[in-house]
Amino acid sequence: MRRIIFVATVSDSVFYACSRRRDCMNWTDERVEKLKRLWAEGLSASQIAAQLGGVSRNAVIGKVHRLNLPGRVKAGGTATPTRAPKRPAAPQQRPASFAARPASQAPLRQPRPADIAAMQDEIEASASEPRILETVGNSVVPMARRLTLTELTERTCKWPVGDPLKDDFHFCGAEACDGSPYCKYHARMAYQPVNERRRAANAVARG
DNA sequence: CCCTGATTCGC
DNA sequence: GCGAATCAGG
Repeated sequence: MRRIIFVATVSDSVFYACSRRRDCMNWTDERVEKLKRLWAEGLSASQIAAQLGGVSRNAVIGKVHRLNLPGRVKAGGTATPTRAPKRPAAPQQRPASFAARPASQAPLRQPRPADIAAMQDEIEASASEPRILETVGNSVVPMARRLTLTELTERTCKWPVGDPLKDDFHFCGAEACDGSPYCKYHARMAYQPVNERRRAANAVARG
């Protein structure tokens, strides 16, 4: 007669630890899809965590890595910070083995709520002509004509809006500035570094 | 200090 | 698999 030997695996311990917690949040397919969509749209991990609810930004980042989603890459030297491929010295409880971070492509990160508020204030304060603002995803954008690629001309704003993989993807299509592929609003977004917008927003917040 | 993403490792 | 802790960097 053979005895069945119980082997406690990592999965068993995880299941036990998870099932005994009442507030245990699991990554359902729906939440994973939402995570993928928001990450692709360029939202930060903390923003995604806030939208999903019940998870921290670390949880979001961890999930992103486990899903092997593309990381963020700096664009124009103003977007996502990058990390040195090697850590100079190991901290107290860390081994000195750090693999180089794989470089990968990623969409531009969208501005955070504070940035959006600051930009909206700027627009409302400086706009000499009436302009209708609308919210698309996490961005506040001017009234767009929602043109498709083939509808763009020399005089239309070519700022992309939405997820290129989704049906609702379109271009702003507003009247472009002279010599710019973008309208007055998106030209600012395209050429003003995110950090400067953030600094301006913080200065306003502090009074 | 605020924020960001990246990584490790105990669970 | 999960995510807190901890890192580097803007």
